[in-house]
Amino acid sequence: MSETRFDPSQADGRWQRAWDEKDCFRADSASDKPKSYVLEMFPYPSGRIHIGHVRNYTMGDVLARYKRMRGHEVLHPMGWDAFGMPAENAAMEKKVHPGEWTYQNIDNMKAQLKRLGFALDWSREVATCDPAYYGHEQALFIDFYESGLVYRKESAVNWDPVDQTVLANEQVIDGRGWRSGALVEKRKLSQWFLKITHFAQDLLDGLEGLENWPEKVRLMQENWIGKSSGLQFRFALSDGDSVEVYSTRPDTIFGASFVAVAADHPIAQKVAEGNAGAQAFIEQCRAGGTTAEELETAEKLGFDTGLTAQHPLEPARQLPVYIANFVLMDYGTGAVMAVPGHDQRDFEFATKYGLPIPRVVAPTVEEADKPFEGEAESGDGVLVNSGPLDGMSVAEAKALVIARAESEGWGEGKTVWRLRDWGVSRQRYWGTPIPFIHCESCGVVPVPKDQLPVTLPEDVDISTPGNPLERHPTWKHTTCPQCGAKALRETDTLDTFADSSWYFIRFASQPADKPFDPAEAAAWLPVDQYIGGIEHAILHLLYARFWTRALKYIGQLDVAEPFAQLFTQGMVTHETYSRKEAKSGQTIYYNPAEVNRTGEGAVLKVDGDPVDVGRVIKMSKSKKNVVDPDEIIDSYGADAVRWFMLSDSPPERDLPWSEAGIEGCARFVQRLWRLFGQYDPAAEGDDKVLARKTHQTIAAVAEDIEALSFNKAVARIYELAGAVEKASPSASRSEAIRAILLLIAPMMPHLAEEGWVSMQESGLVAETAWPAVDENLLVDDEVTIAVQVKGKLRDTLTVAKGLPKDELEALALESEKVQRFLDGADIRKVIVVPDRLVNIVI
RNA sequence: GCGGGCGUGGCGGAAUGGUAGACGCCGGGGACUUAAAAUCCCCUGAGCUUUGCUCGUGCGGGUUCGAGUCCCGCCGCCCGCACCA
Repeated sequence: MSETRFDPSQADGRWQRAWDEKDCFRADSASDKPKSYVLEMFPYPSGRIHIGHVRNYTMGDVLARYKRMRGHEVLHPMGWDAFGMPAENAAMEKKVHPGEWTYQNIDNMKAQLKRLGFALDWSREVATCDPAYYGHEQALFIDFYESGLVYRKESAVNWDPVDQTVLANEQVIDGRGWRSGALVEKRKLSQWFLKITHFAQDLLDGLEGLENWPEKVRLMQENWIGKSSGLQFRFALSDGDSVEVYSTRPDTIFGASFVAVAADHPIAQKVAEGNAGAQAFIEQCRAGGTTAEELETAEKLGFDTGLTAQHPLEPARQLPVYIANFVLMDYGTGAVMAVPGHDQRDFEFATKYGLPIPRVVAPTVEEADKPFEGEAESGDGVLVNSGPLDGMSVAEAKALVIARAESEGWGEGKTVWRLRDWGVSRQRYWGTPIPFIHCESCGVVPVPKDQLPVTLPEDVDISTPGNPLERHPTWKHTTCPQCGAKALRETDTLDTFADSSWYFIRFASQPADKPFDPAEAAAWLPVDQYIGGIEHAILHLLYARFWTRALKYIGQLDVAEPFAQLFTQGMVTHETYSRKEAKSGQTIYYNPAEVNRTGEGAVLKVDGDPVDVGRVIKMSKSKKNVVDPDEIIDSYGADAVRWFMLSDSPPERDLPWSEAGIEGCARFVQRLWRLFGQYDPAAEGDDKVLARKTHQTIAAVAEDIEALSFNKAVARIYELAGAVEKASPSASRSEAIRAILLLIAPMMPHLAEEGWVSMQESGLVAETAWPAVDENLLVDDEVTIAVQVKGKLRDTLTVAKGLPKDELEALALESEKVQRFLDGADIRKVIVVPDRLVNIVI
């Protein structure tokens, strides 16, 4: 019996070293065991891990360790998404080289991760900024190019004139650069693109098979891909020209009352040439805000071009042509046929400009002239006021109009996608150089594979805006691999999403001379369980799905989908503590460490005066409601922190951090330690009830872990621990204690190892099997059944399991409590559910 | 606006249509101690006329012997997308 306390400050490190020395977590690709690939989204090396990482990686670690105990060969790797803007920003601010800054951060974060005792195969660690990684990415990019999946195109980009750089859409806030605050311009630049649209249909179809992805994520991807089908057709214009429009509702063609084109449409441009009014209107459209609220409240505005369009099915009808602010140039053809009766935007526009709003779809034929009730009706119905289409369903009419347009040659059925090709050019330094050379005579030429990697220059000037590669004195000057003439390197680097689109493949197989070995990679892939934040629901996951398809397309990897199972975990949240400054009116936030919680409220430690306790929100630096992983590990040890991450909240929901909660976890660590001290291998005697509970718990915890329902597994372990503490010594009790140790091993591995030693067991728990379940002990031989009168609980009975219905009924009727409620009334019916309940209806 | 999700004690949350509130946290009471910490035990949804009864899972209806769970209609919160023709 040990009276000492479990001391994580010395035990944690000792076991981490023991695992390292035995190389416990190295994955063997050649193993015969069933393979499990457990992966958490790799972090950006910002410098410090945050509590969200701890939660994410703890979940993955529990699964990885559990799978190992179940006899699987587990691949559980870690690496660094190490390219990107923050390194350049840091370089500008702190005058350090982005590479130096990044590798320093990696060192820090790796040390932090090690302290948590994760069962990671560090031998496969990759950093995407390592030429040994991005060189292979360059090779793949060239392969894609040669297979027609990469192309260059003039494209409008968000250009920040102050920072002299291209900004991603999400870096443009209210039309201004997020960093410089300068008004962002649209510029035409020659950009590199990956042809993701080539796989649009396949990416959409593939979602069907991803049953183990959250429905939410699949829907978001489906919406992002945005397939629609309709009719593309032409209107002849009064100036002899024509305008091409796209509609998903060609059935409503007889309800068209005008044609609208985008401000950037060539027709609008042409009209504006000799027309100051049109010119002004177009300017106004461009200046329009881009924020959600502005778009929502934006009034539909138009400019009448004076042109008219001839209706293709009623040549006598001429429709006015407007430039309209609600038509987007980059969707469909940038021009629409407007059907106000059955499209809300057209309805608003027509109402404003007094245009006709004909009804061409009605609930029934009889309601052909039913008035609209203040809004368009976009639902299903039957065609009316539409000549040859009258009486048809929407679907029939659609098909007929498309068929007629095609046979008469004025239009054709067309599928339109919202998904665009992936623009990967970035005018940045800290990214993968795009491995191409521009030669005056040969054009764009890929760098020969034997000259890869194209590495970044070390001596680089980050201090001023613009692309450092572009202005580097020598780097871009080279010779053409084809003709040997002087030529220039491409100075764009790849979007960092490219780096994260295949890292999981490199983890699975990392030969030096090529990106991966197809057979070895395919042996591990797809990732069995991928865990990460919902914020990557669309882009990262879509790009990785694309990259996998592209590799299959060029014959390099025979894997259909990269991630078989996806789990998106919730955030770690915390209360905020603040005070409003009387003088300035500013709100000052305080870190949890500066505050003492006092039951109802909270006070500041330094002055003892109260602070306002705000709502529980995502941890953020600006609200100071952050906790530092290192500090809490120092205070409570890795296992208590890990246990907290798994307790209470379902993993997909937010987890509120609390001081009281982590203290409870630390207490439980010690409670288990005392329990392990009571293990007595020589104890004798059966405790049937406890043995049942033990085996039921083993089975249930296994199920919970496999379903990632860690909070339920935790609750069950608490329950079993409570039962063991109450039980008298017996062989069953010792068995239960040993089982608890193995059940918590994936969650609190250091405590488990330490307990294992105290039990005088040999070897490492990390290399021990999950406890076996005795199936015979899973079912109880007694059950407690509810006895209800008219559906209300009146008594419970403990009876032998499987007692026949009539006996149960008889027992229930004998109950004194039941008799009291029956009070001599007639029994109308008795419902008996064996092993569950008896309900007496009077 | 469209799409999705969620509403259960003071808090985080359990609950194949079958005993609502498991488990944890907070709180209260007690034991041990000179005292404290640690530990252990008990209580802890609300109300009441307290051997027990009534009410109770956002609100209002419904289906059912029986509803947190299923159906219909509301209300509130959260997330995603958005003039996508």
